Amino acid sequence: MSGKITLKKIAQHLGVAVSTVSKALKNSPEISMETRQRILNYVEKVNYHPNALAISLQRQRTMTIGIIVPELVHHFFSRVISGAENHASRCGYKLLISLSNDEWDKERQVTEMLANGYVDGILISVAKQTFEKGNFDHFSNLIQHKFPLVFFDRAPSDLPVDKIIINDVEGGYRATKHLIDKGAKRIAILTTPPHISVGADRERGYLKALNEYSLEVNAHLIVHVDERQPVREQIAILFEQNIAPDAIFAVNEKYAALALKLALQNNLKVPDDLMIIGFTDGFISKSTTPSLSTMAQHGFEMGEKAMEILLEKIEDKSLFDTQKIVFIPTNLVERESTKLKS
Amino acid sequence: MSGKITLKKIAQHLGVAVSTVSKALKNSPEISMETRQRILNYVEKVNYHPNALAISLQRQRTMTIGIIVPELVHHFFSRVISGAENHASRCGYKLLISLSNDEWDKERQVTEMLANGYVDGILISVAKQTFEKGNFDHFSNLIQHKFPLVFFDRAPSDLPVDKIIINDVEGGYRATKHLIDKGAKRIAILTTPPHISVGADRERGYLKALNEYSLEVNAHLIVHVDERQPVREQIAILFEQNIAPDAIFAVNEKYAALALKLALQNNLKVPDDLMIIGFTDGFISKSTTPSLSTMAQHGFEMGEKAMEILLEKIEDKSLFDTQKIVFIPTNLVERESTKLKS
DNA sequence: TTGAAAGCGCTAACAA
DNA sequence: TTGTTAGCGCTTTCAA
Repeated sequence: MSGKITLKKIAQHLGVAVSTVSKALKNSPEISMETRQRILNYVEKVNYHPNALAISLQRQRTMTIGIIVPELVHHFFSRVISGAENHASRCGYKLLISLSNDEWDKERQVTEMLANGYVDGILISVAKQTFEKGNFDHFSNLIQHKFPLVFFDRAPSDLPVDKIIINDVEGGYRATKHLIDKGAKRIAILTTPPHISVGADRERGYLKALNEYSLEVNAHLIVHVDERQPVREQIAILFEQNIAPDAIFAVNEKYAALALKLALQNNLKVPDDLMIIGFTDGFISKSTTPSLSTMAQHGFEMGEKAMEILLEKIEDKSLFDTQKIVFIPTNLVERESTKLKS
Repeated sequence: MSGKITLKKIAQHLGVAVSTVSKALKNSPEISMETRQRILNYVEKVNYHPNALAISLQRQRTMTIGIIVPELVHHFFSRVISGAENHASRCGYKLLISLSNDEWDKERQVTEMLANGYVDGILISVAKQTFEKGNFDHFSNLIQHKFPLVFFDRAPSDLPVDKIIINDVEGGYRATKHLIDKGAKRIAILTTPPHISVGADRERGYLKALNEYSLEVNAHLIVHVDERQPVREQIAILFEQNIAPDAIFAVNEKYAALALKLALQNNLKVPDDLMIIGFTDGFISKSTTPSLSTMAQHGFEMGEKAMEILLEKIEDKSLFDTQKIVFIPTNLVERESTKLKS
């Protein structure tokens, strides 16, 4: 802002003190009706807006919250952000969104920048690379300095922190159980490498369900997709084996959609020859034919809840040494890709 | 940050002046090697990070850019953001993302907040409601104050501003021409209401192509989707008419996917009975079976270019009174939903 | 080589 | 009712 209007300039122009202008702008009764009007009129005319930076610096309070997500393209993260934004603005806070691109270094940088005055608190879902690297120093630092921090969805497991997470084990269990209930016997899982907690947990739920219903666990039916390699080929393996699955549980929407596409290309009928269930209820799951059954994650609620807990911490410092862990339940959305075997 | 470390505290602890610490941190040769080391050691130990707010206030420069998008779920916007972020960080700038939720008031608020000290410049794609309302005052204000502002994708047409836009007329023309080339005769269009410029422009391109190839324009084949009503029903009308289209051009991915789904439900063969082409090359277009042909928009490049122009403006104030309009070309991605009629 | 002081734009306690 | 002053955390000029 080059020709920026400041309190000082206004005061000079009007021949009053800076503090007089400041008070008049707050409609303080200290200032006479007359001067107040004069000031207000002028301020209106020149379209003055106070400098947020200066106010924040002075108040030691920015009334804004930072949210850091690994990436934006996920429908789920978009929903979390909307939920967080919704609760924040209801409480008079603004939201600043930043990206880590799933990279450790980027995450560290952004976290520090936001924490250094920009925001009053941070909501974060941890980058994949950070899990791989196992270095959570940028978080421990903040915690040590009592900076308000709340994790959602992807949280470090060893740190004493507040977190709002999906009950992924239960979600994986219920998705698998759904397939079993529909009559599936050879259920494959498309999951992430074990260091990604959400994938690992969903896989745990899958194993639990198989066990409970005494279905054999077959290593050939468990695919740990490595995103650094072509995903399509890794999924395709499922269709090239002797023992073909009669159902697939994919731990995200992308893998589910890709599995469906490959199944159709292999002339399999879905759900008759092969059932598929995904995770995350985004637009893709609704768009395919047949549409995909899935475990909905309620990202919006997660965002709202995470923000709620963060704001509580910010406004009540006594909460500092307590940590909350909140589980957001998943729920089954039954569509065309799963149905009872006849 | 409660137990926040400041230059002052460091200076007190070490028994030196604030300015000495400040200089030492910048490795200024003014300060003797010895004190410099002493300070650096201590600073390292207590993990000091300067307050970004204070620096920005002092420098009158934040080294951060704000980007305001109507919504996040769109693949296209996510790509633009990534592109912008990429160029920004290469130039030493940070990116702050904010949402307008396609609402006028929210957009106004966020724009003002960012402009009031938070960022050095703004990249924005205008909210739908702002076009409906026709009130662009929050932008004119900034322009009047010479605040660096660059529009992308959705820009006000009457203001003298910098903008990076898709050549939507050409994109609509080429999509339609592609259908014509493949032998389509009765081409329908799924578009937005006329006040959304991108939809209107793509429709213009559609009409131009029909005209050029002497195909009849049929009002029944032109659907202006109103998102405030159920979208599905509005698209379904196309399949209930006497005169059925043999091809559909949808101005976005969502409408294209929905049209495909409805077509398949109506037992139409795609592309044999009906061809479909969309706009935006996102994950959905690849996921459907058959996969969707589409006009790719190159959001990443758009974001990069927009950021480039904005940073130029920021760093060279003499550019202030020139406005650039940059067109980003679209390109045809041919997939399974269109093919030559036999 | 180090320190004092002014100032970025604002608020708020205190004085006049 | 209005003005003066100090201070938020930092940088930078000028003086010591």
